[in-house]
Amino acid sequence: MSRSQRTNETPLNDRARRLLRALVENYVQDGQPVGSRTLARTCGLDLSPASIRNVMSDLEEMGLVSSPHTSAGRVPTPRGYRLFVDSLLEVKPLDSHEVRLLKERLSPDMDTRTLVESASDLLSAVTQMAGMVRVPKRDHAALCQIEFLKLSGRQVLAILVMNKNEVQNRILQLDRDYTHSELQQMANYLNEHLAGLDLRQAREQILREMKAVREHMNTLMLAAIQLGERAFSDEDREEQVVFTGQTHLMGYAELSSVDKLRNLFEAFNQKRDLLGLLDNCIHAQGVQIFIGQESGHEVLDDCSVVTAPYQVDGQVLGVLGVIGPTRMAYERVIPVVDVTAKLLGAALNSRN
Amino acid sequence: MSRSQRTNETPLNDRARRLLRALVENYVQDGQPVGSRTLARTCGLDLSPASIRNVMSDLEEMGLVSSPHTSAGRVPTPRGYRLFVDSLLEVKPLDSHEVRLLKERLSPDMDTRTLVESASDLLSAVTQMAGMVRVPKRDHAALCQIEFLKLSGRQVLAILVMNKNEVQNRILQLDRDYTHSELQQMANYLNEHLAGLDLRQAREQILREMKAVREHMNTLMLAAIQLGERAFSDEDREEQVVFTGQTHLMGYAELSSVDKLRNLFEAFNQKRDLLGLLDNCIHAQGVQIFIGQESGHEVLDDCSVVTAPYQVDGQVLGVLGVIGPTRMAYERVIPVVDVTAKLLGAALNSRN
DNA sequence: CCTTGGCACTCTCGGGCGTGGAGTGCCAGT
DNA sequence: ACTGGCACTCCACGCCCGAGAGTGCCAAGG
Repeated sequence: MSRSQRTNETPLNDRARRLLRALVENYVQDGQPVGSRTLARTCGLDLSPASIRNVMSDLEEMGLVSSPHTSAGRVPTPRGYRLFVDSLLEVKPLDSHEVRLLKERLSPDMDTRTLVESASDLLSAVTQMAGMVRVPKRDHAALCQIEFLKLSGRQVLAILVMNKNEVQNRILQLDRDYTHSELQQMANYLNEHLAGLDLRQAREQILREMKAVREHMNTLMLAAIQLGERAFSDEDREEQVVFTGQTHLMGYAELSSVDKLRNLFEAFNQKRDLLGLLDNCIHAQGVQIFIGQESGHEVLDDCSVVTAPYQVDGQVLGVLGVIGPTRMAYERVIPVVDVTAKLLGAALNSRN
Repeated sequence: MSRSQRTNETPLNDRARRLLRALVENYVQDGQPVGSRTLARTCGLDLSPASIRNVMSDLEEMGLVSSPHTSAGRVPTPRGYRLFVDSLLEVKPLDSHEVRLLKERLSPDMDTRTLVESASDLLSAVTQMAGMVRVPKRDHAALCQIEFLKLSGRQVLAILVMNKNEVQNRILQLDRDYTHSELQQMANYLNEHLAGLDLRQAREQILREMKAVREHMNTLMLAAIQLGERAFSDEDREEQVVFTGQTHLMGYAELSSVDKLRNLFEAFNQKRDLLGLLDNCIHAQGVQIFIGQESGHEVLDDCSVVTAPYQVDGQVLGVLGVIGPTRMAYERVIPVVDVTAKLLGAALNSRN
């Protein structure tokens, strides 16, 4: 009946907080359940193991730590990690030379694809976990040029230039031969009518034009529009997300059951779920963290995900992040993800 | 002293061959060392286990089978597998409806990239192992068109069309502004001088031109050549090989030590070794098989690799294949790889 | 000479057992 | 409120044992 009993709502007192923090730090470091003796030595407080056991008992009751079995030390629960990252963690900014190193590898004169891949590589190399980057959304990319290049017979290469630095091309099979100048005219027509629009708007515009032109029976323009329509179709078929460094995850004891690994790798292959997860973070303010089941995807139950959106021109273009075991060095991973996002944004930006 | 003792050189007698064959088939099927009893039941010969033990003893001496420990059944050694695939195996052709199914998924109207990816997907889906496809070598691809598209300021998009159906493009940063018509002239110049050459020849030609033009001080042409040179540079940076279905490999007991898996997956990521292996097969006649260490790459010691080159227009363009555990159903995998190679070749061919 | 049944032997795999170590929970003393 | 002490619990490890599977060898029989 002592009033020292803490309910779930009672904020932790300072001592408990320091102990939880020490516990998480210890556990993150060497992956073993932490006992009261070790904690007594490393927490900085002058307390005996027995006192610490009392506190641990409280923490356990609150669901912040748990012990794998009666006579093992304590391990943080997901809620414990959550509290830790929310209010106990002190994120120390990266060393300036680390930042410089990252900066060098994300230079503005790479093209978008290379930049994105470098970012993912860096994330995984620095954190020793899996890196991922949601590539810049193309929806709001302004179309700036369309060209048609005649290849042979009825084959035409359609080239779309967006934002002055992204290129897509597609080979189209036509229903009949078009002369070089016909193609030129079609391109001109489309450029005139679609320049500056994003892909979605362009497609809508094309549908509108479609009607108008049909009425005038201008077959060339109709063909132009159809060509454009086809050039824009299934434009989302391409890679929308990049993963690297998945193999790093095989090194972590807590994930090393082949079964879990297979599920994880299949998730990487399918991309869909992870893409959804990333898309959900796209409008978060800064770094976002999912611990264990928080992500809502079963395969990630033993993982944590740290993400950050990156922006260009003040507008959020995509998200990047890392996936690793729940037991990860958050205080290091968080700034790495944060800085990488900013640098990627900067690189994409200053390149315009 | 009995003269029934067989040396390594002695060809196996019929009985031994049938037994080895039965042993491999049994072992491939359920992965357990095969004992003399089982073999007696399944080999089709009317022999007692004891007789079979004698034969097994001979086979063991010849290095074709081995037993994991004294009282386990026998398991084929790599040399045993080798003999099996070389002279015991009867490859039954695929069912016609299986072929049809493959054919449907490798339709000539897909572009090269998609075709290659589909082929790899099919290989891994059908065999339940990892599929790989060496993408068509570009060295002998005839250049058929070069265009420069001005993007903005000093940025130019260079477009190379090869073989009338492959496109590469690259954004180039120039040293100064060029007008639209200057770019047009440069493109014309390059088209005139390089059309029909393959990339290597084109590059050599450019170097030759470089000298000639310098002497005439025609700066525009010089710029054109430089542009072309840059457009052709590091063209091998791109993806040269596609892997799919690696996760299937996690299902095989003999590879399921996390360590082996990690090595394997790292090999997939690095691509270099596997690319080398594939390139070595490129001029083999038909299906080629590497069992265990035969591939010469340590990571593949517990794997077998089955490859086949595919050709277009009678010319070998690339190689495809699968990687799986040494214990694989060769009699099925071999025709699958074979047929897929032919179908991929056909699809690439009839598309021209 | 080949084949076969018989038999002893060997090895793995799984369960049961005891021990040592680590860590806890609780209690009584300060 | 903190602490030392103590009993307790649980895991990890090594050990042994028995069952099961399969072999190698031998001697007998066609």
